[in-house]
Amino acid sequence: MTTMVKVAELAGVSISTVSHVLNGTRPVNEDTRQRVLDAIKETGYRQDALARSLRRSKTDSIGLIVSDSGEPAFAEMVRGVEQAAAEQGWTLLLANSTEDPEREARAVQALLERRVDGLILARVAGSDPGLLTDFGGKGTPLVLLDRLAELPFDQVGVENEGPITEIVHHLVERGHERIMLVAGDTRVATLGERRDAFLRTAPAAGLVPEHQVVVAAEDTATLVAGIREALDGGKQAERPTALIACSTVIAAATLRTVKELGLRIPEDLAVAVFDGFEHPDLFEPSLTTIRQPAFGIGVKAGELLARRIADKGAEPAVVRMEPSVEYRSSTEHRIR
Amino acid sequence: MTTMVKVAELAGVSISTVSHVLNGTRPVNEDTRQRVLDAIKETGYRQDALARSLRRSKTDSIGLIVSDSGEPAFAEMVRGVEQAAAEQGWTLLLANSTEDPEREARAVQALLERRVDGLILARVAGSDPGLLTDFGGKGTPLVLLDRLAELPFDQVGVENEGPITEIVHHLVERGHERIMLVAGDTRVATLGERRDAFLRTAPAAGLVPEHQVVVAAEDTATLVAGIREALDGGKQAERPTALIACSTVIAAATLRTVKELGLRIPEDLAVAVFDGFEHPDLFEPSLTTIRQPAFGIGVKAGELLARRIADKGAEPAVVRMEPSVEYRSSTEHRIR
DNA sequence: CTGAAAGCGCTTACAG
DNA sequence: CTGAAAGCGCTTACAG
Repeated sequence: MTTMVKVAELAGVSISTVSHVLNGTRPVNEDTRQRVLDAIKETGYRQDALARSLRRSKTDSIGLIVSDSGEPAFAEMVRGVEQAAAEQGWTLLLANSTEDPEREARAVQALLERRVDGLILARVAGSDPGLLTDFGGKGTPLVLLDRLAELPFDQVGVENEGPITEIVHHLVERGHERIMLVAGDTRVATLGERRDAFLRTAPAAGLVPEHQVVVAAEDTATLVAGIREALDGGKQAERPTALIACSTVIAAATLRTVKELGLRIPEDLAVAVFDGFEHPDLFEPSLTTIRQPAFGIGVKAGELLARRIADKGAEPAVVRMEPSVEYRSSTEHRIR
Repeated sequence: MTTMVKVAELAGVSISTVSHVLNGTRPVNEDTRQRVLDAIKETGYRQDALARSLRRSKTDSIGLIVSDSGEPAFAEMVRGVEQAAAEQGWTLLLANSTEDPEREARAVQALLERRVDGLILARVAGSDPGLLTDFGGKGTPLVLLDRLAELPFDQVGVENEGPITEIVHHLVERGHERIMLVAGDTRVATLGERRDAFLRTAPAAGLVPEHQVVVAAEDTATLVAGIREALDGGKQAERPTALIACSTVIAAATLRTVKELGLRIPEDLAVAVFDGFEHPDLFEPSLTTIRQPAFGIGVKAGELLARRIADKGAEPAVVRMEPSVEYRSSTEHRIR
């Protein structure tokens, strides 16, 4: 491998000068500079970021951990963070935790060992609380993404109360009196918040308590069993006529169950989903969707991290971004 | 930050011993070992991967560059590579090129500067050929992913000829005599191969040349215009009765156009797609899909890279994996 | 079983 | 405008 030493020899200068030419850190005689540049080209020299980072105690890289970068909402957040990173001149190290606390811990460890300048983290359900002790204060800058918590860190996520309230009213206006919320694993902060919002907003919208069904479970099998019981068991008149699925993954499991039960959307059951699927304009049923500004959330996370890196003492900021509700035919049917 | 020096002082040993305890690289007296371990715990010491890598000339990390990790097929390949990386003890540095040659070049540069032990690359259309000069031979190990080329590197991708032939015959059997291939940007190797396979296979299946329509374009607007012209212009009797979309992105643009033209699937138009959408069982139209074994392709790429890293002199391997064709209602209609 | 020391490839005060 | 040298935090022959 070519190092600065070889370049310096070829150009007949010291490695100091090569370094300063490379980084533009001090004026260099134009002739000398040109000789160095020529030597770099001739040797195909490439700076060693490891050595540079070691010396500078700064890697110009940040870590990003999400549960699954292939999921539409996270994919979009990743794109947002990428844009912010490009603006800051950071290399982005992206890791997937696959919703597994152990893999999350390993990813954090690996990124910290690589001395990232900061970390953006969407924590998994059941995330090890001890994981965050190395962050904040004079530790590595950290921004919590998507899944917020009562913790003294910068955070960006979506506002959940407003849209849940809006959807519930939308459904009530169309005559629905029995509404089911498929919440999923409510240890995930976003899902817990949506559940809480539902339980607060439903009575205010006029639903009686027995007609608010919340299905929560830590695993899909139990969740599906819960959905089945709510939709299939009991008398038809007692069955929910509308449901809200709290994430894309949950929506997929829910729709599959609804299909198996032979229920039609929206005639038998109105459906609204959080986050939702791609290309909602191309496929049926076309689903009413609460869409978060995922790209913007990613960008914001990057910006907060940049601010935190520049000023470790800044007051932690908690940013909630407003989703938009896209109404489609899955909730248009009036039952009364 | 805690370094080995502090740990060594606390344990009353040399940094050599700390290092050997950490890495298990030589026997250490059990008492001593325990003192070191205690000191590590007490100080919260964490190894510095930069310094370690610099010294060992080995980072235990690999780079992966795809055009968009949010696209279903790439998302699945990423998961496959992640699994292989976990098995090898590699940290994965993932970058998106967003189908842009410049961003691709910057990503390659950044990863090389970080001294990744190897790189897996799905090249963009119009990729700079000079980009690959630093690879192969005694350079950084490289595996080409998805988009293969006549180059002396390890490569893994999908077999295109077989499934295209199968789909064309499937359509011909159902009475289709005019078939359109929406190929997209044929500079992308996979798309070029699918186009070539179509042009070879269609005549053999009995299609006359004038009834084989290929729509290719480097940008979406031109592509859509081409689709429009083929489906909308001319007499109805001359319009294709079936189409094959060569990727998920192309399929989305195509379906949107088909919808705008008011054509029904499958009655007016049979549709088959390469790669396809998620949850094909949940939405209508349910599309006949050529599904590549994307996870397996990712795993294989990781394995080939591991082999290459272990033996730089090995003969380059080119692996083609077989996709499966999932038949659904979008091509079931018989027109004759 | 253990330690002193060289060296990985850089950056950056310090000195001239 | 330029160079000699220290030092970032490790690993690893070498020596005992």
